[in-house]
Amino acid sequence: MSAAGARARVRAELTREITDVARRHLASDGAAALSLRAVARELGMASSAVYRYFPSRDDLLTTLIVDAYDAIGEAVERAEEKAGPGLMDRWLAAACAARDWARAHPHEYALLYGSPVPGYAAPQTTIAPAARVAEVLIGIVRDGLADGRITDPGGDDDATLEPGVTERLGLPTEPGSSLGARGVLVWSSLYGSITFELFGQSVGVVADHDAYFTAAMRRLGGELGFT
Amino acid sequence: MSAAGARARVRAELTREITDVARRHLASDGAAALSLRAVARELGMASSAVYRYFPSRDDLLTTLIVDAYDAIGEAVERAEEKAGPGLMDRWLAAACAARDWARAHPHEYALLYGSPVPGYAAPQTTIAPAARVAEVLIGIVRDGLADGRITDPGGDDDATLEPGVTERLGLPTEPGSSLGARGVLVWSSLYGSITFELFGQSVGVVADHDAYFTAAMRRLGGELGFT
DNA sequence: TGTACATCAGTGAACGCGCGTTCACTGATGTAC
DNA sequence: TGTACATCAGTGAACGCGCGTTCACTGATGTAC
Repeated sequence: MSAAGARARVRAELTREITDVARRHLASDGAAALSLRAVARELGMASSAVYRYFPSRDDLLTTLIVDAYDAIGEAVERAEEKAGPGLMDRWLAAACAARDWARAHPHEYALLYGSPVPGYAAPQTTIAPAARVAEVLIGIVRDGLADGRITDPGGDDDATLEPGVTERLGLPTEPGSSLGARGVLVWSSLYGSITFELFGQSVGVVADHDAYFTAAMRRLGGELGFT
Repeated sequence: MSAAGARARVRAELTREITDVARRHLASDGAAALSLRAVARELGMASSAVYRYFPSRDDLLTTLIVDAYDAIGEAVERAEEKAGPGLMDRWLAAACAARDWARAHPHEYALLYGSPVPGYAAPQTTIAPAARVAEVLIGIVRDGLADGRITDPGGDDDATLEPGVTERLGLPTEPGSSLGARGVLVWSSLYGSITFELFGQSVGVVADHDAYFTAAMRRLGGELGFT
């Protein structure tokens, strides 16, 4: 028992070492350059040994993706928890945390929100962690609705969403609502802003990225009735 | 003269053939999979022969990027020209044309607006064509300002932009203006929406992508005062 | 506590693949007198 | 118009590289009696 436990512990440790090295390679060279052989080389083991821990390169990549979604999700959740009670404060804290994480981990951000990795199909495992950031935004909206700080502005845009989504998220379900669709727009626009800054599309246009981003997010929050 | 002209014509033609094949490979397999050898193979020539036309793979990639920027730029310009006279009509036509082009050319879109290609640094040549889509949006704003259909909403957000940008674009330059910054937000949000749809982030959330997108763009146009 | 067996981690060689780029070369096409 | 030379396109072999994955194998570690 304790012997088997020791073996399992060693195994878990080496698994973690492999993902750590892989994550560092991903962070410095990008997903396309991530190679099992290079990871094995750095750990001083034969490249074939890695296959005792991950059945293929894609599985290693999946682990990194899940970890990255969890990392940005946790960063955003923590920032939002620490923020003041105002809806706008909470939203700005969450949005800025997402941007900060992205700037600190550009290649991991690119892996999550940039071009799909060629030949890689994301398995089901990545869906739940991918939703964490969006969950934070929805939570703010839900709280605002609960105590009347925001009201459904109407407009029926939610009819364009998948049936049942608003109910699942705890948003108004009656026809004529638009909060769900507004949330999707705010959510995707957050990533549009981060992506433009990170991938260099706003070079020569935006000077003070911090101030610009905050002002932009404030405007987006206004779309949801945050004050 | 006519002999030299003939040689030049043949040369231009083969150059075009190479870029055409390369573009097709890019469109079907993505930028990472684009290989000089594969292009040469398809054209039935030695891989070394391609070097008579492009000094390196990166140069071929640059040509494809410039062409792609021009293609989406032209698509957006044409759609906007054909649209009705209303500012919102023109904006919606432009935004939908961008989305249509992106959906028809996902890998080329990813090359322009997705993760940067590892090891590739975009040269100056790509800057001007990259601005064409944004120019269309700015043109609509400018026209609205000229005849008073929209007015500067104030807010001083333009202070976050590079000095001289608003003047260069023909937007209000007095301190306290926010139209430039609003334009950047709308612009990046347009790409955020397209990217989310194209890269699968909105799977399971948005059902009717056409209707959702139009409604979202209408809301963004409202940020600039379009009606 | 000791022994026979099963499990597991790790090795090193190999397979088969494709890539970008260089280089010395052969012919064909164009140019200058 | 004809000839000597220069330019250019294209070839094919080679260099050097790295990759993911498989496979038969050696020892060490754990397990059951």
